[in-house]
Amino acid sequence: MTSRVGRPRASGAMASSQDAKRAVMEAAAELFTATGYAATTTRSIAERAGLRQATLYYHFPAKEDILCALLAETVRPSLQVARTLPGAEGDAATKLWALAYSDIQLLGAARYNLGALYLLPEVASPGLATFRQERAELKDAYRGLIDQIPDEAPTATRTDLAFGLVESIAVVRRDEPDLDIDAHAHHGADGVLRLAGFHSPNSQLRSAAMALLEVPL
Amino acid sequence: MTSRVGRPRASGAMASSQDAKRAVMEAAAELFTATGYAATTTRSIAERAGLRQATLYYHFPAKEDILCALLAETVRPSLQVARTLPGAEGDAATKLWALAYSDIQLLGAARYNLGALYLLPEVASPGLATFRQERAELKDAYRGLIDQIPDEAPTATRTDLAFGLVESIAVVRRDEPDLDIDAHAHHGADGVLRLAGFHSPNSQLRSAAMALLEVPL
DNA sequence: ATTATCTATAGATCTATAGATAATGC
DNA sequence: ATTATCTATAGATCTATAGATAATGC
Repeated sequence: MTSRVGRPRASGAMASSQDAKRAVMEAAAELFTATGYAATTTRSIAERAGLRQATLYYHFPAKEDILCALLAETVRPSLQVARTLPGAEGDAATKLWALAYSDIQLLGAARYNLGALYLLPEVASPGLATFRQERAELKDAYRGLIDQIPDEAPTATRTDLAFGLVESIAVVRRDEPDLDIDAHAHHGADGVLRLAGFHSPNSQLRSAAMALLEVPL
Repeated sequence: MTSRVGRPRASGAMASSQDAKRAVMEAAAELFTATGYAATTTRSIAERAGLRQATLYYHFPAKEDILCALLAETVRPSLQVARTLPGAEGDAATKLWALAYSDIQLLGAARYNLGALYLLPEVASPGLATFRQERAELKDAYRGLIDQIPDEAPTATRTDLAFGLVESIAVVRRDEPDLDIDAHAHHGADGVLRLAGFHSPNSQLRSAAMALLEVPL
């Protein structure tokens, strides 16, 4: 009963329209993260997705909209976590650990190195303002938590450093593809607390943070 | 007495061959850092440098060699500092602070955001192996120092985090072009020590680190 | 003769649109 | 009639090379 409306593909592959859109995004994710946006041709995306170049434009109005969709899909789960934290039980340090751990896990464990998309120069494009806005909101969540931890260094600076550390997972993953992500996420979240000014997070804090993350799931 | 061999430029501008090469690199630095490698055309580089597109190829064999030259010029000063440290006086924490401070300063204060070049997907290109090698050597210098500071977390992980923090200056600078670089470099170097496992660097350590940096200059 | 530039262009793309086509749905 | 694809291509590039040209150097 798989309704297969529309002309069959030249490649013979069979898929619903939703599947096609998904296949295009998967192909683009692999190519954009590996070789960048400008260097990836619509033809190469289509080839990998199993359809013709022009057919991309039935699913996306333009090449940039594929990148836009990928960026949205990548930042939103992190933002989701960030939005649940203010109302949750626990102190700022625990929430900060949870947020950092969750973000590094999400970026590190995704099928492709989607965090590398954040580093593309094309994110400055006017058409990607929505993504930049959502990423800024995520950074604000870090700022709000870090501001509750006292330290000599200004909140703004500690936020830049902590957020930079979290996003650096994309570069680390590029350099070392076989990295143990869970270990890196643990130590990375510990590092974010250290940067914030909260020394030596203990295992109680980590357990409490993990518990925070399990609620919304 | 400015010897001006060669056909005059169509633009009328006058410059020696060395000046031309420099002008091309400056133009490319601005364009590559702002819009990326693949999205920057040889024509736009030439235009900004004040000569014709084809003339680029008198100075560089191919477009990629311009990027190669820029990457080399950016990583080498950092590597220079890293190479002098092992033989210098002082403990590992002081040297680590000095190295991190120096790197963040160099990347943060350069006329263009050259650290952003490290994030381009094109650095994976076979032609840029020399750069990757030199960057790896720089990272090794961090590793060697971090390994001398005891901590629960493995040296490799602390190195990834510390190096990521240093290089994140490129993303921070992209987000906040008016950032106070010197303040960020100070707090960034403090942060690297915190990540390494050395808590609360004091002003004595910072002074000693600064002194280390002044010797080779 | 050498140097540094220019003009012109080959050859290879690349994105996006126009319009046809081959399915299913009604 | 609607949907999802196809083929074909317009129009606009883009990199790199070939070969000419206008200076200075000897």
